[in-house]
Amino acid sequence: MGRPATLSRGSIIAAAALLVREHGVEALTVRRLGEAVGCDPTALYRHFETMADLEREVGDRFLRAVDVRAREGDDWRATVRRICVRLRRVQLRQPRLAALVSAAPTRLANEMRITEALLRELDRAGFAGDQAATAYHALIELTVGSAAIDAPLASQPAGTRRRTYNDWRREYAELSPTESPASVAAADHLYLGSADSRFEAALDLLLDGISAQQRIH
Amino acid sequence: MGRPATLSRGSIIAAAALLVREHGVEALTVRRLGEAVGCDPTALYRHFETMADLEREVGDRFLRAVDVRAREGDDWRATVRRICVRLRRVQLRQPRLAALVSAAPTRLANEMRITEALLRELDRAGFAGDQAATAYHALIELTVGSAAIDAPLASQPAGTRRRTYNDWRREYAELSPTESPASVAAADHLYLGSADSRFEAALDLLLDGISAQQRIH
DNA sequence: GTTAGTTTGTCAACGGCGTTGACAAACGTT
DNA sequence: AACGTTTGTCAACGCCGTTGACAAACTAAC
Repeated sequence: MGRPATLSRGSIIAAAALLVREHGVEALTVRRLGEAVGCDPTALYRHFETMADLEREVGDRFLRAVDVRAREGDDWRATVRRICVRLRRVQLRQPRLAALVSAAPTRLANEMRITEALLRELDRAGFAGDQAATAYHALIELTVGSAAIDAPLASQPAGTRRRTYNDWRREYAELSPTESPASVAAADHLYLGSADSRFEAALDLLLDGISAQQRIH
Repeated sequence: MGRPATLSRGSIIAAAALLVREHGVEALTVRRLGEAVGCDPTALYRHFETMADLEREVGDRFLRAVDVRAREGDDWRATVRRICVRLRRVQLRQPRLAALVSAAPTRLANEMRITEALLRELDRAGFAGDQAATAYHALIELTVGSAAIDAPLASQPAGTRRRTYNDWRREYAELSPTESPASVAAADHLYLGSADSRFEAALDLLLDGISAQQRIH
């Protein structure tokens, strides 16, 4: 009964996801989304309580894209690494929601799926329950945390990003050599390459530490 | 020459910091800040290029509280650990500002001070420039990132926090043992203790990995 | 001492944002 | 045919950051 709906939660979320994918997260506004689905912006409020609501749903849809399957022949470390890299990639695609999701685990299906995959690999590696939990927390904090940090810049075009990193590196280089000798000395190596490569280097260091625990029990 | 100034960068930043401390970071708008300092909102643009500019300064002012001095007799690892723990503590004390600071490096005095202290310790440890930079990035990503994650919960009372962690742990325990065996097995160890202890465990694992690099060159 | 130039704060306004409440259209039910 | 309900439309509210024209208040030059 009632006027027949031309919109639905599903179609709106799909349009929103497309909007984010094509024009970035900053394009996800109620007005632009209304235009995208071809209706008045306020009609969206018939299907979502609030804009944050809609963003959560879009975020969950993006989380679905995290593939947790292990590649044949990969050991636990390679698999864990791949899952973290993939999780980060998906989080960077939706920076605004990263803060919301990282504020508290959603404990929804997709997050549980990722958790299970990580813990399964750690179990396969022979870690005891408490060691596995500690390693899991460390991995998640680094992955989700660094994604939250990098998200704002990740949403900008590649050229802008590179210019920003160059600017930062130059600022370190131009510090006083007497007051900040270590910064000046390391300036050439700071913020070099992409944020992704820096994250992966950090992840490798953490995995080194976790691996070392493997042999001590 | 020119009309005498009634405002200054310093007084504006002080007022902004007070505004954030009392009403949260969401209260830091050009209009409310104008009202706080008793001038027209647009007058602030005589002293700051943009609002993001001002936010960076406010963020850096909060970083003043981070003590980077090494304790006598401590080695590089203990000092680095202490700096990271202190940085995290300051970030968590101003949870709403943590997001603001973590969005992008402020590249202002206090952040440079912390960076210099960390890089100096890593240099003291014998790391080459690129190794020191990689370790620095890893430490910052974990520290600032995990602070950004934990900040929302850290602002709530301890009782609420513990109850939340208990709830999460129970949810993992109540998963299907056939579908999520690893989660169920590790449930007793997940989200145990404080967020601080989890962070410090992660930090120790990362430092293990960094230390291992020390011997390989 | 008047004039010119510069700095600084004020004012009105722009275009954006999320959100609300009144209203009209289109349906199933009575 | 009348009713109640659902759904989209419309105008508007109060925020937001930011801009450009303008007035006030000082220094420097003539």
